[in-house]
Amino acid sequence: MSKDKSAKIATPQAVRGTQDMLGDFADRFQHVVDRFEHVRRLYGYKRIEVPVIEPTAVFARSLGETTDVVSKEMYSFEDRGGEGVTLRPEFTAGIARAYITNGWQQFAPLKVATHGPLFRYERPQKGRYRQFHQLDAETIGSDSPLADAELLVFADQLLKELGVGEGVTLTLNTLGDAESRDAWRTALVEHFMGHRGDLSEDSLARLDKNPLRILDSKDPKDRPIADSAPDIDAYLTNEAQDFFAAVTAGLDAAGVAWERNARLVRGLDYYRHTAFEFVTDRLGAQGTVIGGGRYDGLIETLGGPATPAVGWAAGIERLAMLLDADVIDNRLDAVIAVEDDGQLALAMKALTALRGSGFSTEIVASGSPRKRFDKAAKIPAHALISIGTRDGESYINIRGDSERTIAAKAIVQAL
RNA sequence: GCGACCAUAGCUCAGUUGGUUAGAGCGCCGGUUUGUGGUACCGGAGGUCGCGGGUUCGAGCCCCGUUGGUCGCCCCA
Repeated sequence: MSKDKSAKIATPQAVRGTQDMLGDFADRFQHVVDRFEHVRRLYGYKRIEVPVIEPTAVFARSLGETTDVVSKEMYSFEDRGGEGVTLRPEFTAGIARAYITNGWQQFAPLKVATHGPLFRYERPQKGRYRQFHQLDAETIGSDSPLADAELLVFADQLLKELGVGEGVTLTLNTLGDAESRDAWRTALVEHFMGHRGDLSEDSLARLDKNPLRILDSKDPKDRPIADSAPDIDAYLTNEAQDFFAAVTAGLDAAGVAWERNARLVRGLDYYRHTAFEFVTDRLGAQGTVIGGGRYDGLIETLGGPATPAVGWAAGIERLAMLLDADVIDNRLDAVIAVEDDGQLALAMKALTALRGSGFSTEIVASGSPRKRFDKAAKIPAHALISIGTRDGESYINIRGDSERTIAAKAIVQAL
């Protein structure tokens, strides 16, 4: 820190909506990723890595030109070669692109999982950031409802392993196949046009852009109109009905609790058939923890072969916020207090021996020697080792109760 | 893009109707006490009160602007 105030340098600030994580939250974040990696292996999902940056067309074409994500939330720019590129706002489109350009059709049906940062130019608020992070799982090349069900069971198990299953419910809907969805959409537009004078301003805009979204409007003005709108059920083809029945049967067989939400629609244009969200009321305005669905038309939209696919994404920060306070135990195995600098060499020897044997260990050897014990005692650890001099002799005292403490004790005493 | 609220020490905050050198707790540094001990006490470092204007004899406090943060709308994980 400079004492010369006239020479004070202005510190650049973090970019809005990005976050720096230290300690507890960083641990929780990593815990979510660790459990995800564990569960995705149990379900046979292959690990993949895809670029954070893609040609803008990858997202613009697949998400729908009129969606908010494409029209106003993408971090897009020209690179030095004049290429239009975008920081990925979601995983699915990039994975679909990779599937096509790498010829992964040969592995279909392909089950893949990944996680990492995404970017959306939005106003930050609780549970929402400009750089945020998701877990992602996709099954590409399967038109079986069992694929949908497997993905949902996977998500359910992940939530249970994280200990957040209780406060989160799976809400499920079907948007039908293309035929069903178009018929329903036409009926909805007709219904809403009949009430256009009573709709909120936002919903009038939605009527042009994405009439389905009026269904889950939060505006009380819209509720009676949305609630009286026709359900998709009447417009579902037999195939679409059978498909949805097979998905829910799969969930029931696996013992996964779910709720039908006939009002659930999802923002991106590519969804077909199954649409779902795992929601909670514990995150303020951002209730969705995991969201996804089937996107049978997407890969074709990107110039690939007609390929059915289904997947979901989960917000890592949102899951991390839901974790109980006690799930993270980052206590060290031991902490050493050096109460006499004359014993520093002995303390360093003990420190090295413990760390070398796989015991996480920290040392307190600075500041007033008589305060080091207290300082060390405040560091969360299973064992507290004090090293000093008493009656002209060096001494080592170890306090702690766990089995690892006893093992650590043996190592130190062998010195 | 729109709205509400907030901004004082490294952190969490107090600061009366506008009134002298702006405080506390925690943390950090030093000392005393205790001497197998997570205690208590004393002292120290650290702030142009986010920034810029204005009102006033006088502004941390009132007004305007600006930047940043938080929460909500929109949208989404």
